[in-house]
Amino acid sequence: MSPSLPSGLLGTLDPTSDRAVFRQIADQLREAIDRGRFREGEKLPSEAELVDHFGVSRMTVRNSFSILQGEGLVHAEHGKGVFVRPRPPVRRLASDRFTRRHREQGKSAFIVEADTVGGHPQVDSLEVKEIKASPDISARLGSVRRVLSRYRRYLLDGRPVEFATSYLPLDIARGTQIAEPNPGPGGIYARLEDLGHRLDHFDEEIRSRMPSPAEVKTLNLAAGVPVFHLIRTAYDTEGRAVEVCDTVMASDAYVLSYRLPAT
Amino acid sequence: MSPSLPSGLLGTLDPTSDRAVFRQIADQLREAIDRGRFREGEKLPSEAELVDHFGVSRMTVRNSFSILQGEGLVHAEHGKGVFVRPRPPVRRLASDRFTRRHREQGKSAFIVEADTVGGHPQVDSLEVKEIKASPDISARLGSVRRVLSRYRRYLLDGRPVEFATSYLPLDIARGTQIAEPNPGPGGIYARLEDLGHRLDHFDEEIRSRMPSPAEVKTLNLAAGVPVFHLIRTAYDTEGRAVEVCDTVMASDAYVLSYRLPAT
DNA sequence: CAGTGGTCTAGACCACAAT
DNA sequence: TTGTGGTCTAGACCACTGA
Repeated sequence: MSPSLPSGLLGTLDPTSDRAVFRQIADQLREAIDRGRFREGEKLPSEAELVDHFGVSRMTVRNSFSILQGEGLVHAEHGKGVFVRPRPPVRRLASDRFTRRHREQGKSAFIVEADTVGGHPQVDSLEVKEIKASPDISARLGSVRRVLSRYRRYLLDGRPVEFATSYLPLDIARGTQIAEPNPGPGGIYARLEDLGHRLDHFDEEIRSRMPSPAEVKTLNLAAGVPVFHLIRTAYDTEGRAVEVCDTVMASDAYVLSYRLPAT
Repeated sequence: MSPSLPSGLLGTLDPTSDRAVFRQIADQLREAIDRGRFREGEKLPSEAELVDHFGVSRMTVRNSFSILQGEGLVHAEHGKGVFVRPRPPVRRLASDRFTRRHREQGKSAFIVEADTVGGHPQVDSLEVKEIKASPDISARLGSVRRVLSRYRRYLLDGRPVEFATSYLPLDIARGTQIAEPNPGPGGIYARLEDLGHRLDHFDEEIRSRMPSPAEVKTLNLAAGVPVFHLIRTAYDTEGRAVEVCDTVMASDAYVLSYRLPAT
């Protein structure tokens, strides 16, 4: 069987060009995707078809695909083909998501956010324990030795989108409902306020990087999808850091949104 | 010449494992890097050495390297070797960087930020022109047809770290100093206030994704480095959107920092 | 010059998906 | 069973780096 491509879908190579053949092929595919000749979720020509069309070896074609995968443009499915990666719906995180108004409605931040996009939120892998604080966490919490850690993973419509670990000083959290798997309505921030730690503000640090293999697994990430790494510190009105939350998020599932003062 | 590896630096393969050989090699190198057996900037064993050590073909070794490149852990230099990618110093962008206090000191935001890390800031590729607004920009600015666009690229200590395009409604910016390449002390935000548009707040949207080939070129990005894509809208005290700034930043050069209200 | 990574070929066998 | 991508080999020639 000799596969063949609809003529005109893709062009030809320029043998006089300095640009490597596999880059030229990647360029053509990228441009075709950008121009909408291949739509989201649509299958690209198979490796065999491209080998025939361009008259190159299979490894050369695979090299082209690997470029596009690295750019997050396509993803391969074993036995099926290579497809234009669909852009999943994004969740918009607004900077008012931790306001008291929401806590008083008994909603945790993740639920508040999920409401705004109409998805089905879910939490799994909840794990609460006491551990030794890492140097970084200790510094952020003001030199504490041991902390309560709360790990959980969040899913939206069944897809894992972020996982997070909260760290709290033992003198605040031990023996309270914060140390329970289910902290109750409004989440741990509501409980902190119940305990007399009136929250003043949060500081959030945002980084972006490629995920580790473990993160790829936990978030079921496609190739070419970076993660947001977000570290939030909660301060009470006395200026004490009462919680640090370390979150890793699938970057293709989020748009972070903040309001900055001009004055 | 038969290259050989210091024994004990790397282990052996597990032929019974389901894990592909090139993944096993990548795993070993990654772990060695994580454990600090190879330090930042240090050269990894050459392809030939690994071919000898593991008894595999060269393509298999190259596949391993390509995994690590995709993770942003290493970068290859033609003719020299493969090196552990150094983490460049990051610039910390605080959420008070657009406050009037800074503008009144005659400093633009980029200069303010650069001051805080002690680097040498620089701007090039300045380009100012009038263009038709894209649908997105038009929507953000409140249905304007044409806009003034200001493009510039920022460097820190000679390294390009971000490029940005600002869009302003013509009825505000045309014929003013904002339409000049050099907008004067305090930047365009100071000029907007001079023109009577007292700034109230900014909204910032943050996305993260892999860069396009053009962005790789403009920012001189290494493989496996995502970009921040930041869209900021400036509002005056009358609630009008007076500027939209579209910025693409090398994510390994930045930590974004925001303060969120708790009330 | 020798050593390095960059590109490319022409095969091979395998595992997975759909029919 | 056929077509798909996943892995691997054993070469080849090239371009860049540094001594």
